[in-house]
Amino acid sequence: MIKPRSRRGGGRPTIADVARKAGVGAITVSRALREPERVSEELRRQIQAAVDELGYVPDPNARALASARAEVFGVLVPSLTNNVFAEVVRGIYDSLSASPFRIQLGNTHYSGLEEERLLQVFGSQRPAALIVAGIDQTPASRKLLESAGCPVVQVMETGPDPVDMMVGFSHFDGGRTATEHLIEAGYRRIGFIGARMDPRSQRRLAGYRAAMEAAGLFDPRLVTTTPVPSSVSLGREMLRDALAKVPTLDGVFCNNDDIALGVLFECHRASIAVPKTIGIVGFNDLDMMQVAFPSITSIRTHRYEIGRRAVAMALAAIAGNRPEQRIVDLGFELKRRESTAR
Amino acid sequence: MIKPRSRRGGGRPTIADVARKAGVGAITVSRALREPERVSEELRRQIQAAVDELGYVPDPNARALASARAEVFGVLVPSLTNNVFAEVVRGIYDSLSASPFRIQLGNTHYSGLEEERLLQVFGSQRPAALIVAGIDQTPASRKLLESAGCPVVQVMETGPDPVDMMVGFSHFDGGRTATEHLIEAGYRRIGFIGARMDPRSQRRLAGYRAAMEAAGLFDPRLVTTTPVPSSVSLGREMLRDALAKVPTLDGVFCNNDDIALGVLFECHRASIAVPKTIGIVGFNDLDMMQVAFPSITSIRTHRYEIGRRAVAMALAAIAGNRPEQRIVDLGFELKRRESTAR
DNA sequence: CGACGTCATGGTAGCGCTACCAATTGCCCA
DNA sequence: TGGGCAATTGGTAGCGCTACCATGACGTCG
Repeated sequence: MIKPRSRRGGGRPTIADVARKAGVGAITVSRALREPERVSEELRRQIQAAVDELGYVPDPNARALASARAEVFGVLVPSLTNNVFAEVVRGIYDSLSASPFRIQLGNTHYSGLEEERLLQVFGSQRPAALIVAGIDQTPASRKLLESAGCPVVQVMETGPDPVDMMVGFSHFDGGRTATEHLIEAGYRRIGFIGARMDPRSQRRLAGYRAAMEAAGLFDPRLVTTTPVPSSVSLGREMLRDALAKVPTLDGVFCNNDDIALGVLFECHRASIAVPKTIGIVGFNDLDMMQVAFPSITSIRTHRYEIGRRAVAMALAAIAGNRPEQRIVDLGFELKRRESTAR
Repeated sequence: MIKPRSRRGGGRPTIADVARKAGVGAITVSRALREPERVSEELRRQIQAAVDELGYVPDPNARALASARAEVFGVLVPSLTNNVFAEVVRGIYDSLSASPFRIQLGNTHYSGLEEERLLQVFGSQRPAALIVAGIDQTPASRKLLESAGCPVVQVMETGPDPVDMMVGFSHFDGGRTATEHLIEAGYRRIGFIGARMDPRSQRRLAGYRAAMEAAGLFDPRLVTTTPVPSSVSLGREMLRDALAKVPTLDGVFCNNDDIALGVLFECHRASIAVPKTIGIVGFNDLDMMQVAFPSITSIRTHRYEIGRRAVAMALAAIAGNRPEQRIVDLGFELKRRESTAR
């Protein structure tokens, strides 16, 4: 009666224990758990009873090793605290909570090198799918993604040449739409204020520039950027900088809503009338934008939906029916509010 | 020359390939990778060369199965988008990025049942450590934590009777301090406004109540709460509700900074002077609090540091030297600002 | 100088599970 | 009535790695 099993395993029940108790083969237990329809109802019940009684939980590591495939979604985002990515991640979590898939979340800190490192780590687990933010992977990262042997979804942006699938929208169009709105509202000396100029912000800036040039209004001195991470306090400082350069500034398109909020507060503080003297447009449309006083015009992006859609596409691909539309553009929406209503 | 290995493995190099190429035993490769000091320098070099040439990456699943221990930290938080938890998680990620440990992040949605389910899932992986938010686990969850067989750190709060270790601060004291500050500043009809009344919010409310009662100012009508998730727009609505109940309200202690910001905006909109007519105190001290106009008094909490400290303690326990101080109180700080300076 | 550690290395036997290939049964159709 | 086929179940052989024990080759010390 010496149980040799006691050596390493923490004594937790294994599939063999369940099989013994249910009076069936181990493989049948395995099947009953993964493909119940292939096991007769009678055995299924016996096995379930044994599972419940023993409190058996399959070991995901053994499972992954034996099947050469882990039930894990690898997710790579550049920031965990930026509300935008937090929402995408939330969408991913919510879509996956009812599935057997676990989530492996990586934070690249906006670094291509860190992204490569994490892709290496994640890849070594043979994940079921990979979801990565952005479309500007380094060549090495791209190669890792292509050879991952699983569905890959690039999120947040759309663009040509996906590794596999894409869900997002055009940041260029977003920037252009925001700027055109300011122009139409009658603003002329419209500045761009942007922090942490990642590739998406660069494209928003390009959209801004296109709109300004089309209207014959572009002036490089209107553009104020910094590589520093974005924050509300930074928005305040940057408006000051922008006004120091161009005192006649009468509008700003902000990189994101944190910056926009900082700009609004600085306007209050400096008694600059919004929208009369300066018009403000943000980006992403956080909840607080419509509550602010005055409420702030912003480009609403569908972040949560991006996360959900990415999972749906990956799941479909795993199930064998890859979506026909490999690039999904979820668009955005201009929310006109008081901050540009002059 | 038939490689039987081609059957399931994706053809990736294994430890046996490395061993063959380096002309040593597989176990020596394993050791060279995990405990380099136990292998002679010469072999170490040969092995490293073989690893580099083959592009060998250890399979974490096989490793976990063989050693009955996964290099994974399980982390459970109630929300991914709430900045407070995002910061804690960021601290955890930053502290672990240089280590071999991966992170398994779970979102409980403030649900005890979901926490149990996730604990079950996480436990089945035999994680190296578990970090969970809060101290109010269900009895079932507590049992799971106690039998996890790894270090456990409860974060965000301190309290008696830790499962294993704790890092946080007293929300009761925070609530009391905030309220006492308002009282000292001369406010009398001080309301409490709180959304999503999770256990931590309940304790802040208890602190508020203690302070108000001690000053002989407590009145149940001053308390406005809702189970709805917190948001800036909710803060606005709740101030309206509170004023409808108690028109003479002259101060509010808000559950958190989002609510406080909503309250501030509503004051602007309704032309209520802050801090003159109403004083406002928030909780957590988000970056925007000091930028707001007027700037908002808040209780600064050390969220990022909580994450870092939790990891440090878990890592120490894993290494065999459990910290003597099993309960670490990181405290908080009252940041006095314009919103209460009357 | 022989017994006894210590160090470096290797072999063996699993960890818990599933892919792959039987084996058995019952049923349908020619 | 026999062959074929689907449905159900099981055995065997790993997946890639490490725990455990064994083996030599050296010193070291009484």
